[in-house]
Amino acid sequence: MMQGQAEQRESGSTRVAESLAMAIHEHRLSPGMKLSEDEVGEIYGVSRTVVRAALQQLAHDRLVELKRNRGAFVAQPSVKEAREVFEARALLEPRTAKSAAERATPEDIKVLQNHIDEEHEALEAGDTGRALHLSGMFHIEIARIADQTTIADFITQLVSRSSLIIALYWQRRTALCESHAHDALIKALARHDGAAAEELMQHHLLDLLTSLDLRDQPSVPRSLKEALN
Amino acid sequence: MMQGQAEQRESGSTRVAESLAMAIHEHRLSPGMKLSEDEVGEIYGVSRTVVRAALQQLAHDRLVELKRNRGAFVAQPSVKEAREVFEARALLEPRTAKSAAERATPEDIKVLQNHIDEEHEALEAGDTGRALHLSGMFHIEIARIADQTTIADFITQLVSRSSLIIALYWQRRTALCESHAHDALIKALARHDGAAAEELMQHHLLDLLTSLDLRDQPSVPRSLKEALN
DNA sequence: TGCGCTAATTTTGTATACAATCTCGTAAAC
DNA sequence: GTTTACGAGATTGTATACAAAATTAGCGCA
Repeated sequence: MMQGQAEQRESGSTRVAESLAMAIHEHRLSPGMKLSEDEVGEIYGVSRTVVRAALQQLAHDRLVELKRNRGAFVAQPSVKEAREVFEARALLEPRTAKSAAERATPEDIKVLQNHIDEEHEALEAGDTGRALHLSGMFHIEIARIADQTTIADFITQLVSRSSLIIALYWQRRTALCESHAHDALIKALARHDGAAAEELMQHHLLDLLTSLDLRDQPSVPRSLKEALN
Repeated sequence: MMQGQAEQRESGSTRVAESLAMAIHEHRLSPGMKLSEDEVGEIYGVSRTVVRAALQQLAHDRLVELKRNRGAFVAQPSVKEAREVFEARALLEPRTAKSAAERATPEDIKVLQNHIDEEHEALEAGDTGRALHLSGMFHIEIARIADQTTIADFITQLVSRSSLIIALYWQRRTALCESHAHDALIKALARHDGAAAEELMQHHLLDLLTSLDLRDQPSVPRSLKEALN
Protein backbone atom coordinates (compact mmCIF):
# COMPACT_ATOMS: atom_id res chain seq x y z
CA MET A 1 0.00 0.00 0.00
CA MET A 2 3.15 2.15 0.07
CA GLN A 3 2.13 5.39 1.66
CA GLY A 4 4.94 7.18 -0.11
CA GLN A 5 6.05 10.47 1.35
CA ALA A 6 5.07 10.33 5.01
CA GLU A 7 4.93 14.09 4.57
CA GLN A 8 2.35 14.77 7.22
CA ARG A 9 1.37 18.21 5.98
CA GLU A 10 1.81 20.56 8.86
CA SER A 11 -1.09 22.36 10.37
CA GLY A 12 -1.89 25.96 9.52
CA SER A 13 -0.91 27.31 12.91
CA THR A 14 2.56 25.77 12.72
CA ARG A 15 3.07 27.30 9.31
CA VAL A 16 2.15 30.74 10.61
CA ALA A 17 4.23 30.26 13.75
CA GLU A 18 7.28 29.26 11.73
CA SER A 19 6.90 32.20 9.41
CA LEU A 20 6.57 34.63 12.29
CA ALA A 21 9.52 33.02 14.06
CA MET A 22 11.63 33.44 10.95
CA ALA A 23 10.64 37.08 10.75
CA ILE A 24 11.66 37.57 14.36
CA HIS A 25 14.95 35.73 13.88
CA GLU A 26 15.82 37.90 10.92
CA HIS A 27 14.88 40.98 12.91
CA ARG A 28 12.17 42.04 10.53
CA LEU A 29 9.91 42.15 13.56
CA SER A 30 11.41 44.19 16.36
CA PRO A 31 11.09 43.45 20.07
CA GLY A 32 8.04 45.13 21.54
CA MET A 33 6.15 45.20 18.27
CA LYS A 34 2.50 44.31 18.60
CA LEU A 35 1.13 41.33 16.72
CA SER A 36 -2.56 41.98 16.20
CA GLU A 37 -4.55 38.84 15.60
CA ASP A 38 -6.68 40.36 12.87
CA GLU A 39 -3.67 41.83 11.13
CA VAL A 40 -1.62 38.65 11.19
CA GLY A 41 -4.65 36.62 10.13
CA GLU A 42 -5.24 38.84 7.15
CA ILE A 43 -1.61 38.61 6.07
CA TYR A 44 -1.60 34.83 6.05
CA GLY A 45 -5.18 34.46 4.91
CA VAL A 46 -6.31 32.48 7.93
CA SER A 47 -8.77 33.06 10.72
CA ARG A 48 -7.95 34.37 14.15
CA THR A 49 -8.32 30.83 15.48
CA VAL A 50 -5.15 29.60 13.84
CA VAL A 51 -3.32 32.87 14.53
CA ARG A 52 -4.06 32.47 18.21
CA ALA A 53 -2.71 28.93 18.16
CA ALA A 54 0.44 30.13 16.42
CA LEU A 55 0.93 32.95 18.91
CA GLN A 56 0.50 30.55 21.78
CA GLN A 57 3.22 28.33 20.36
CA LEU A 58 5.56 31.29 20.01
CA ALA A 59 4.71 32.44 23.52
CA HIS A 60 5.73 29.08 24.87
CA ASP A 61 9.10 29.51 23.15
CA ARG A 62 9.33 32.97 24.71
CA LEU A 63 9.52 34.63 21.32
CA VAL A 64 6.35 36.57 21.97
CA GLU A 65 4.77 37.66 25.19
CA LEU A 66 1.03 37.30 25.69
CA LYS A 67 -0.61 39.91 27.84
CA ARG A 68 -4.07 38.98 28.93
CA ASN A 69 -6.77 40.94 27.14
CA ARG A 70 -4.08 43.05 25.52
CA GLY A 71 -2.60 40.82 22.87
CA ALA A 72 0.72 39.46 21.69
CA PHE A 73 3.99 41.37 21.47
CA VAL A 74 7.39 40.36 20.21
CA ALA A 75 9.28 39.59 23.41
CA GLN A 76 11.74 42.05 24.91
CA PRO A 77 14.10 39.93 26.98
CA SER A 78 15.41 41.77 30.02
CA VAL A 79 19.10 41.88 30.87
CA LYS A 80 18.55 39.25 33.52
CA GLU A 81 16.74 37.04 31.06
CA ALA A 82 19.55 37.50 28.57
CA ARG A 83 22.12 36.38 31.11
CA GLU A 84 19.97 33.42 32.08
CA VAL A 85 19.65 32.27 28.50
CA PHE A 86 23.38 32.22 28.04
CA GLU A 87 23.93 30.51 31.39
CA ALA A 88 21.54 27.79 30.29
CA ARG A 89 23.37 27.47 26.99
CA ALA A 90 26.65 27.25 28.89
CA LEU A 91 25.28 24.28 30.82
CA LEU A 92 23.84 22.46 27.83
CA GLU A 93 25.90 23.12 24.74
CA PRO A 94 29.52 22.28 25.63
CA ARG A 95 28.67 18.77 26.75
CA THR A 96 26.39 18.33 23.79
CA ALA A 97 29.19 19.40 21.46
CA LYS A 98 31.36 16.77 23.10
CA SER A 99 28.78 14.07 22.43
CA ALA A 100 28.38 15.32 18.89
CA ALA A 101 32.12 15.07 18.29
CA GLU A 102 32.08 11.47 19.42
CA ARG A 103 29.21 10.54 17.13
CA ALA A 104 29.58 12.76 14.07
CA THR A 105 29.54 10.98 10.72
CA PRO A 106 31.11 12.38 7.55
CA GLU A 107 27.61 13.28 6.36
CA ASP A 108 27.03 15.28 9.53
CA ILE A 109 30.25 17.18 8.95
CA LYS A 110 29.19 17.95 5.42
CA VAL A 111 25.88 19.38 6.56
CA LEU A 112 27.65 21.54 9.10
CA GLN A 113 30.15 22.71 6.51
CA ASN A 114 27.28 23.73 4.27
CA HIS A 115 25.84 25.79 7.09
CA ILE A 116 29.14 27.57 7.58
CA ASP A 117 29.58 28.21 3.88
CA GLU A 118 26.13 29.69 3.57
CA GLU A 119 26.79 31.73 6.68
CA HIS A 120 29.95 33.20 5.16
CA GLU A 121 28.14 33.90 1.91
CA ALA A 122 25.36 35.75 3.69
CA LEU A 123 27.91 37.69 5.68
CA GLU A 124 29.75 38.83 2.57
CA ALA A 125 26.47 39.70 0.94
CA GLY A 126 25.82 41.97 3.89
CA ASP A 127 22.75 40.01 4.92
CA THR A 128 23.51 39.90 8.62
CA GLY A 129 19.99 38.79 9.43
CA ARG A 130 20.38 35.62 7.41
CA ALA A 131 23.91 35.10 8.68
CA LEU A 132 22.74 35.29 12.26
CA HIS A 133 19.95 32.83 11.55
CA LEU A 134 22.33 30.34 9.96
CA SER A 135 24.73 30.78 12.83
CA GLY A 136 21.95 29.69 15.15
CA MET A 137 21.09 26.74 12.96
CA PHE A 138 24.68 25.60 13.30
CA HIS A 139 24.29 25.22 17.04
CA ILE A 140 21.00 23.40 16.66
CA GLU A 141 22.51 21.05 14.12
CA ILE A 142 25.22 20.07 16.59
CA ALA A 143 22.60 19.12 19.15
CA ARG A 144 20.87 17.05 16.50
CA ILE A 145 24.10 15.25 15.70
CA ALA A 146 24.51 14.43 19.37
CA ASP A 147 21.21 12.51 18.99
CA GLN A 148 19.73 14.21 22.02
CA THR A 149 16.30 15.28 20.90
CA THR A 150 15.26 16.63 24.25
CA ILE A 151 18.35 18.76 24.71
CA ALA A 152 18.18 19.77 21.05
CA ASP A 153 14.70 21.13 21.65
CA PHE A 154 15.91 23.18 24.57
CA ILE A 155 18.83 24.51 22.57
CA THR A 156 16.51 25.38 19.72
CA GLN A 157 14.48 27.48 22.08
CA LEU A 158 17.55 29.10 23.59
CA VAL A 159 19.01 29.91 20.20
CA SER A 160 15.72 31.52 19.22
CA ARG A 161 15.75 33.68 22.28
CA SER A 162 19.41 34.48 21.72
CA SER A 163 18.49 35.91 18.37
CA LEU A 164 16.11 38.25 20.08
CA ILE A 165 18.70 39.12 22.69
CA ILE A 166 21.23 39.92 20.01
CA ALA A 167 18.71 42.18 18.34
CA LEU A 168 18.38 44.10 21.58
CA TYR A 169 21.83 44.11 23.10
CA TRP A 170 24.30 43.74 20.27
CA GLN A 171 27.17 46.18 20.37
CA ARG A 172 27.69 46.96 16.73
CA ARG A 173 31.11 48.38 17.41
CA THR A 174 32.38 44.89 18.18
CA ALA A 175 33.93 42.97 15.35
CA LEU A 176 31.25 40.83 13.77
CA CYS A 177 30.59 37.41 15.21
CA GLU A 178 32.52 36.02 12.31
CA SER A 179 35.06 34.96 14.88
CA HIS A 180 35.78 31.72 13.07
CA ALA A 181 34.69 29.91 16.17
CA HIS A 182 32.44 27.73 14.09
CA ASP A 183 35.33 26.81 11.80
CA ALA A 184 37.39 25.67 14.76
CA LEU A 185 34.44 23.74 16.14
CA ILE A 186 33.79 21.85 12.94
CA LYS A 187 37.42 20.82 12.79
CA ALA A 188 37.26 19.43 16.30
CA LEU A 189 34.08 17.56 15.42
CA ALA A 190 35.62 16.16 12.23
CA ARG A 191 38.50 14.61 14.13
CA HIS A 192 36.17 13.36 16.90
CA ASP A 193 37.98 15.42 19.50
CA GLY A 194 35.27 15.67 22.13
CA ALA A 195 37.33 17.49 24.71
CA ALA A 196 38.34 20.18 22.23
CA ALA A 197 34.79 20.57 20.99
CA GLU A 198 33.52 20.99 24.52
CA GLU A 199 36.08 23.63 25.34
CA LEU A 200 35.65 25.47 22.05
CA MET A 201 31.91 25.63 22.53
CA GLN A 202 32.34 26.91 26.06
CA HIS A 203 34.61 29.71 24.95
CA HIS A 204 32.46 30.48 21.95
CA LEU A 205 29.44 31.04 24.18
CA LEU A 206 31.46 33.15 26.57
CA ASP A 207 32.67 35.29 23.65
CA LEU A 208 29.10 35.70 22.47
CA LEU A 209 27.96 36.76 25.92
CA THR A 210 30.74 39.29 26.41
CA SER A 211 30.08 40.76 22.99
CA LEU A 212 26.70 41.88 24.28
CA ASP A 213 26.10 45.11 26.12
CA LEU A 214 24.32 43.83 29.19
CA ARG A 215 24.36 46.83 31.46
CA ASP A 216 21.18 47.46 33.37
CA GLN A 217 19.11 49.31 30.86
CA PRO A 218 16.13 46.99 30.59
CA SER A 219 15.80 47.93 26.96
CA VAL A 220 14.51 51.28 25.90
CA PRO A 221 10.80 51.46 26.56
CA ARG A 222 8.88 53.09 23.76
CA SER A 223 6.55 54.95 26.06
CA LEU A 224 6.12 55.83 29.68
CA LYS A 225 3.22 53.45 29.91
CA GLU A 226 5.31 50.52 28.81
CA ALA A 227 7.90 51.45 31.39
CA LEU A 228 5.47 51.58 34.27
CA ASN A 229 3.00 48.91 33.43
CA MET B 1 -5.65 53.82 42.22
CA MET B 2 -3.68 51.06 43.99
CA GLN B 3 -4.52 47.96 42.09
CA GLY B 4 -4.05 45.83 45.16
CA GLN B 5 -3.45 42.17 44.45
CA ALA B 6 -1.89 42.08 41.01
CA GLU B 7 -3.58 38.70 40.87
CA GLN B 8 -4.03 38.57 37.14
CA ARG B 9 -6.74 35.93 37.06
CA GLU B 10 -5.48 33.14 34.89
CA SER B 11 -7.16 32.27 31.67
CA GLY B 12 -9.51 29.34 31.35
CA SER B 13 -7.14 27.28 29.25
CA THR B 14 -4.36 27.50 31.82
CA ARG B 15 -6.73 26.36 34.52
CA VAL B 16 -7.73 23.33 32.48
CA ALA B 17 -4.12 22.63 31.52
CA GLU B 18 -2.97 22.76 35.13
CA SER B 19 -5.76 20.46 36.24
CA LEU B 20 -4.97 17.95 33.52
CA ALA B 21 -1.26 18.18 34.30
CA MET B 22 -1.96 17.47 37.93
CA ALA B 23 -4.03 14.44 36.98
CA ILE B 24 -1.19 13.16 34.84
CA HIS B 25 1.40 13.78 37.55
CA GLU B 26 -0.65 11.85 40.06
CA HIS B 27 -1.09 9.04 37.55
CA ARG B 28 -4.85 9.34 37.44
CA LEU B 29 -4.48 9.63 33.69
CA SER B 30 -2.40 6.83 32.25
CA PRO B 31 0.03 7.14 29.36
CA GLY B 32 -1.69 6.47 26.06
CA MET B 33 -5.10 7.50 27.28
CA LYS B 34 -7.08 9.57 24.83
CA LEU B 35 -8.20 13.04 25.77
CA SER B 36 -11.24 13.81 23.69
CA GLU B 37 -11.90 17.51 23.28
CA ASP B 38 -15.63 17.20 23.78
CA GLU B 39 -15.23 15.00 26.82
CA VAL B 40 -12.68 17.23 28.53
CA GLY B 41 -14.70 20.30 27.66
CA GLU B 42 -17.82 18.85 29.23
CA ILE B 43 -15.96 17.93 32.41
CA TYR B 44 -14.63 21.43 32.95
CA GLY B 45 -17.67 23.18 31.57
CA VAL B 46 -15.82 25.02 28.85
CA SER B 47 -15.92 24.98 25.09
CA ARG B 48 -13.61 23.04 22.84
CA THR B 49 -11.77 26.27 22.08
CA VAL B 50 -10.24 26.51 25.53
CA VAL B 51 -9.69 22.75 25.73
CA ARG B 52 -7.68 22.89 22.53
CA ALA B 53 -5.57 25.72 23.92
CA ALA B 54 -4.95 23.73 27.08
CA LEU B 55 -4.00 20.61 25.14
CA GLN B 56 -1.61 22.62 23.01
CA GLN B 57 0.11 23.89 26.14
CA LEU B 58 0.44 20.38 27.49
CA ALA B 59 1.72 19.14 24.15
CA HIS B 60 4.46 21.73 24.25
CA ASP B 61 5.50 20.38 27.64
CA ARG B 62 5.45 16.87 26.15
CA LEU B 63 2.83 15.73 28.61
CA VAL B 64 0.41 14.95 25.81
CA GLU B 65 1.03 14.08 22.21
CA LEU B 66 -1.08 15.66 19.50
CA LYS B 67 -1.71 13.53 16.45
CA ARG B 68 -3.04 15.49 13.53
CA ASN B 69 -6.71 14.80 12.85
CA ARG B 70 -6.64 12.14 15.52
CA GLY B 71 -6.59 13.99 18.78
CA ALA B 72 -4.62 14.28 22.00
CA PHE B 73 -3.19 11.39 24.00
CA VAL B 74 -1.32 11.29 27.28
CA ALA B 75 2.29 10.93 26.19
CA GLN B 76 4.05 7.58 26.30
CA PRO B 77 7.74 8.45 26.55
CA SER B 78 9.93 5.88 24.84
CA VAL B 79 12.95 4.37 26.51
CA LYS B 80 15.20 6.65 24.50
CA GLU B 81 13.16 9.67 25.52
CA ALA B 82 13.33 8.57 29.14
CA ARG B 83 17.11 8.39 28.98
CA GLU B 84 17.28 11.76 27.27
CA VAL B 85 15.18 13.41 29.94
CA PHE B 86 17.48 12.19 32.66
CA GLU B 87 20.57 13.17 30.70
CA ALA B 88 19.19 16.66 30.37
CA ARG B 89 18.47 16.77 34.07
CA ALA B 90 22.01 15.56 34.75
CA LEU B 91 23.34 18.54 32.80
CA LEU B 92 21.08 21.12 34.40
CA GLU B 93 20.32 20.20 37.97
CA PRO B 94 23.66 19.59 39.70
CA ARG B 95 25.03 23.01 38.76
CA THR B 96 21.72 24.60 39.64
CA ALA B 97 21.81 22.93 43.04
CA LYS B 98 25.26 24.40 43.53
CA SER B 99 24.00 27.89 42.74
CA ALA B 100 21.04 27.34 45.02
CA ALA B 101 23.32 26.35 47.88
CA GLU B 102 25.27 29.54 47.48
CA ARG B 103 22.17 31.72 47.52
CA ALA B 104 19.73 29.92 49.80
CA THR B 105 18.20 32.02 52.57
CA PRO B 106 16.79 30.58 55.79
CA GLU B 107 13.31 31.13 54.37
CA ASP B 108 14.22 29.07 51.32
CA ILE B 109 15.40 26.25 53.55
CA LYS B 110 12.17 26.38 55.48
CA VAL B 111 10.11 26.06 52.32
CA LEU B 112 12.18 23.10 51.22
CA GLN B 113 11.85 21.47 54.63
CA ASN B 114 8.08 21.83 54.37
CA HIS B 115 8.15 20.06 51.05
CA ILE B 116 10.13 17.19 52.52
CA ASP B 117 7.86 16.92 55.54
CA GLU B 118 4.75 16.80 53.38
CA GLU B 119 6.47 14.26 51.17
CA HIS B 120 7.18 11.98 54.13
CA GLU B 121 3.62 12.40 55.36
CA ALA B 122 2.18 11.44 52.01
CA LEU B 123 4.52 8.48 51.86
CA GLU B 124 3.44 7.18 55.24
CA ALA B 125 -0.18 7.74 54.29
CA GLY B 126 0.45 5.49 51.31
CA ASP B 127 -0.34 8.25 48.85
CA THR B 128 2.56 7.60 46.51
CA GLY B 129 1.05 9.78 43.81
CA ARG B 130 1.13 12.83 46.03
CA ALA B 131 4.56 11.89 47.35
CA LEU B 132 5.95 11.69 43.86
CA HIS B 133 4.45 15.03 42.96
CA LEU B 134 5.95 16.69 46.02
CA SER B 135 9.28 15.07 45.28
CA GLY B 136 9.21 16.77 41.90
CA MET B 137 8.26 20.09 43.43
CA PHE B 138 11.35 19.83 45.59
CA HIS B 139 13.60 19.83 42.52
CA ILE B 140 11.73 22.74 40.98
CA GLU B 141 11.98 24.71 44.19
CA ILE B 142 15.75 24.34 44.15
CA ALA B 143 15.90 25.81 40.67
CA ARG B 144 13.75 28.70 41.85
CA ILE B 145 16.11 29.32 44.76
CA ALA B 146 19.00 29.47 42.32
CA ASP B 147 17.16 32.44 40.79
CA GLN B 148 17.46 30.99 37.30
CA THR B 149 14.01 31.35 35.85
CA THR B 150 14.95 30.01 32.45
CA ILE B 151 16.61 26.90 33.79
CA ALA B 152 13.82 26.52 36.33
CA ASP B 153 11.32 26.39 33.49
CA PHE B 154 13.30 23.67 31.76
CA ILE B 155 13.57 21.67 34.96
CA THR B 156 9.86 22.06 35.55
CA GLN B 157 9.22 20.51 32.17
CA LEU B 158 11.74 17.73 32.76
CA VAL B 159 10.28 16.91 36.16
CA SER B 160 6.84 16.71 34.60
CA ARG B 161 8.05 14.29 32.00
CA SER B 162 9.93 12.33 34.64
CA SER B 163 6.65 11.78 36.40
CA LEU B 164 5.29 10.15 33.27
CA ILE B 165 8.45 8.14 32.83
CA ILE B 166 8.20 6.87 36.38
CA ALA B 167 4.61 5.87 35.75
CA LEU B 168 5.79 3.77 32.83
CA TYR B 169 9.11 2.34 33.90
CA TRP B 170 9.14 2.22 37.65
CA GLN B 171 10.35 -1.06 39.10
CA ARG B 172 8.17 -1.52 42.10
CA ARG B 173 10.51 -4.10 43.55
CA THR B 174 13.09 -1.41 44.21
CA ALA B 175 13.04 0.21 47.61
CA LEU B 176 10.92 3.32 47.42
CA CYS B 177 12.56 6.54 46.31
CA GLU B 178 12.52 7.52 49.93
CA SER B 179 16.28 7.27 49.75
CA HIS B 180 16.72 10.28 52.02
CA ALA B 181 18.58 11.95 49.17
CA HIS B 182 16.46 15.02 49.64
CA ASP B 183 17.33 15.17 53.32
CA ALA B 184 21.02 15.12 52.53
CA LEU B 185 20.53 17.77 49.85
CA ILE B 186 18.73 20.16 52.13
CA LYS B 187 21.50 19.87 54.70
CA ALA B 188 24.10 20.77 52.09
CA LEU B 189 21.99 23.72 50.99
CA ALA B 190 21.53 24.89 54.57
CA ARG B 191 25.26 25.09 55.16
CA HIS B 192 25.85 26.68 51.76
CA ASP B 193 28.03 23.80 50.65
CA GLY B 194 27.76 24.19 46.89
CA ALA B 195 30.17 21.42 45.98
CA ALA B 196 28.34 18.90 48.16
CA ALA B 197 24.96 19.94 46.81
CA GLU B 198 26.19 19.54 43.26
CA GLU B 199 27.54 16.08 43.90
CA LEU B 200 24.53 14.95 45.91
CA MET B 201 22.19 16.06 43.15
CA GLN B 202 24.26 14.27 40.56
CA HIS B 203 24.15 11.01 42.48
CA HIS B 204 20.48 11.43 43.30
CA LEU B 205 19.62 11.70 39.61
CA LEU B 206 21.78 8.72 38.78
CA ASP B 207 20.03 6.70 41.49
CA LEU B 208 16.67 7.70 40.08
CA LEU B 209 17.70 6.67 36.60
CA THR B 210 19.05 3.30 37.65
CA SER B 211 15.90 2.59 39.65
CA LEU B 212 13.99 2.55 36.37
CA ASP B 213 13.63 -0.46 34.16
CA LEU B 214 14.81 0.91 30.87
CA ARG B 215 15.20 -2.18 28.75
CA ASP B 216 13.97 -1.90 25.21
CA GLN B 217 10.32 -2.56 25.59
CA PRO B 218 8.84 0.66 24.26
CA SER B 219 6.00 0.30 26.72
CA VAL B 220 3.23 -2.16 26.26
CA PRO B 221 0.95 -1.05 23.44
CA ARG B 222 -2.71 -1.49 24.21
CA SER B 223 -3.61 -2.74 20.79
CA LEU B 224 -2.06 -3.93 17.59
CA LYS B 225 -3.08 -0.73 15.91
CA GLU B 226 -1.18 1.37 18.38
CA ALA B 227 1.86 -0.77 17.83
CA LEU B 228 1.83 -0.45 14.09
CA ASN B 229 0.56 3.04 13.55
C1' DT C 1 -15.81 -17.28 8.73
C1' DG C 2 -12.82 -13.85 6.94
C1' DC C 3 -11.75 -10.03 3.91
C1' DG C 4 -12.58 -5.66 1.53
C1' DC C 5 -15.41 -1.98 0.33
C1' DT C 6 -18.76 1.79 1.25
C1' DA C 7 -21.45 4.82 4.06
C1' DA C 8 -22.77 6.66 8.57
C1' DT C 9 -21.00 8.44 12.70
C1' DT C 10 -17.73 10.61 15.31
C1' DT C 11 -13.86 13.72 16.01
C1' DT C 12 -10.85 17.13 14.79
C1' DG C 13 -9.58 21.62 12.03
C1' DT C 14 -11.09 26.10 10.86
C1' DA C 15 -14.15 30.02 10.45
C1' DT C 16 -17.46 32.99 12.25
C1' DA C 17 -20.37 35.18 15.91
C1' DC C 18 -20.96 37.07 20.29
C1' DA C 19 -19.33 38.72 24.97
C1' DA C 20 -15.89 40.88 27.88
C1' DT C 21 -12.16 43.96 28.30
C1' DC C 22 -9.15 47.43 27.08
C1' DT C 23 -7.76 51.73 24.46
C1' DC C 24 -8.22 56.22 23.30
C1' DG C 25 -10.53 60.43 22.23
C1' DT C 26 -13.70 63.86 23.93
C1' DA C 27 -15.57 66.76 27.10
C1' DA C 28 -16.74 68.45 31.52
C1' DA C 29 -15.12 69.91 36.12
C1' DC C 30 -11.85 71.94 39.05
C1' DG D 1 -4.37 74.29 31.87
C1' DT D 2 -4.65 69.98 34.01
C1' DT D 3 -7.20 66.21 35.45
C1' DT D 4 -10.95 63.04 35.61
C1' DA D 5 -14.97 60.72 33.86
C1' DC D 6 -17.36 58.78 30.26
C1' DG D 7 -18.32 56.43 25.91
C1' DA D 8 -17.40 54.94 21.22
C1' DG D 9 -14.32 52.06 18.88
C1' DA D 10 -11.22 48.40 18.64
C1' DT D 11 -9.17 44.04 20.35
C1' DT D 12 -9.09 39.93 22.76
C1' DG D 13 -11.60 35.72 25.13
C1' DT D 14 -14.96 32.26 24.46
C1' DA D 15 -18.70 29.75 22.29
C1' DT D 16 -20.89 27.95 18.42
C1' DA D 17 -21.30 26.49 13.50
C1' DC D 18 -19.55 24.44 9.60
C1' DA D 19 -15.93 21.69 6.80
C1' DA D 20 -12.59 18.02 6.49
C1' DA D 21 -10.71 13.93 8.02
C1' DA D 22 -10.71 9.61 10.47
C1' DT D 23 -12.95 5.91 12.88
C1' DT D 24 -16.52 2.63 12.98
C1' DA D 25 -20.27 -0.19 11.50
C1' DG D 26 -22.59 -2.63 8.13
C1' DC D 27 -22.91 -5.09 3.98
C1' DG D 28 -21.57 -7.92 0.11
C1' DC D 29 -18.63 -11.36 -1.49
C1' DA D 30 -15.31 -15.02 -1.74
